[in-house]
Amino acid sequence: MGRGKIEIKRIENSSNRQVTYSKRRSGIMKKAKEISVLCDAQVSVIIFNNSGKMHDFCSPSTTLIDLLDQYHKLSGKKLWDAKHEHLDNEINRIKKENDRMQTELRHLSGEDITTSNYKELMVLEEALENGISSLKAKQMEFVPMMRKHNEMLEDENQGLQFKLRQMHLDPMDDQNGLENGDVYHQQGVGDYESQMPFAFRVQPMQPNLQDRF
Amino acid sequence: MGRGKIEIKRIENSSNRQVTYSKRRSGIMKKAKEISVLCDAQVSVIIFNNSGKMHDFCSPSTTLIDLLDQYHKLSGKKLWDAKHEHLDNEINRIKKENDRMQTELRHLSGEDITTSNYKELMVLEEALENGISSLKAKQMEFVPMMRKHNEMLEDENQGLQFKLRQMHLDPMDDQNGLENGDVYHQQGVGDYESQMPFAFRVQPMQPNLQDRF
DNA sequence: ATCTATTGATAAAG
DNA sequence: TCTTTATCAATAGAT
Repeated sequence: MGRGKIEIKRIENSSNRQVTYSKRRSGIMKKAKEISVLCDAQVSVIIFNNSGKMHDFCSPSTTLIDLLDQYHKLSGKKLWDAKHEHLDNEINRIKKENDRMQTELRHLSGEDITTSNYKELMVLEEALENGISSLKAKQMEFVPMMRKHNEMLEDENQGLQFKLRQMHLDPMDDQNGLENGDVYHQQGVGDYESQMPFAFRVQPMQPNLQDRF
Repeated sequence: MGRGKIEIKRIENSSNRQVTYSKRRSGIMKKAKEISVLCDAQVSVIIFNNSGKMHDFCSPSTTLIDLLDQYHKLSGKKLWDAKHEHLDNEINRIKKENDRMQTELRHLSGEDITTSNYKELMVLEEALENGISSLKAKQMEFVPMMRKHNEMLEDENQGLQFKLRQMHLDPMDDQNGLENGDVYHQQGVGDYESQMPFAFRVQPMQPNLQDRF
């Protein structure tokens, strides 16, 4: 590809060699860029000319370190010292453990169960049932606390209803701890239970109470 | 340089991409070889395709490690230290994920639940219940298979009992498909169900049935 | 994988 | 080094 074909052997003329080096180097870098874009490939090119000057390319989606890391794994050639190898082993170990747990978690949530072994399913089921019963036991610890809470709420309720009734008897008194008396007046007083504004203060303290018991 | 000019952007057709990848990869490798010979250059090329397969070239006069050492010196970029740091971060990241999952697993088995938040317990319970129901659904897939199995066994049983009764009525006839009549005669005929020798021929047809159901 | 029309790369010259 | 240009090489698309 040029005015004449050349043999592939060292170019002895140093000036020609330098020129050819520049041209071909940029050619290779261009090709590297192109293949990385066209084919979604990760590429690293490092070139030193005979006078030690360096040029390099690395596909933008990655880093030389990552590439070397992969090289390390896929080629089996050791590029690092013992310390790095140790870290690598550590990572592999933890990743395996990680995968194992991920699988276990998925199985416990009923996903990705591909086994056709009924006994394995039974083991899973037992684990889940045990979990449930431990959990229920734990939940039971909350019962006394909740009862106490309920009692407090009932007391508070009574107090508030009492105050509401007082207000009803004496509508001009808006100062009895009420910040939202207007609503009260707008909605009327027909139904204390469902319309009293205090409900909005009580609810957030016991979210979804009905869902729990 | 082909039948038509192409834009330098990711080739969406996966088959075309793969073909182009192969052609251009070998092109680059050839160019790398050529420049290393023509210009006395040291070259390293490492390419991964999108499915993770690796190809590499390194000029014969050197090694990747030497090249990386030079890269290390000339670029000023610390590949080694950076690599070390990179691995450390990776380990920390994975370890955190690991701890998270371990905790989740323990919680799902009802252990180490220290939260005093009832709502969190509810979330756990829901996860377990979902797991159970997914699992039960999975287990249901076995029901038809089991029923079929049972029917087969019942049919076979009937046939065997019939033959046994025939033998009982005509004990001299050892030819009714029996290869093991001796055993029959040794053990007597008191209990068809548990002692009939045919059981040993039936079992291998239903290996480990007891393990599955 | 093989073929080939075309585009792309580049050797040599300016 | 850049540009030009003739020539060879790489390769896109088809088979």
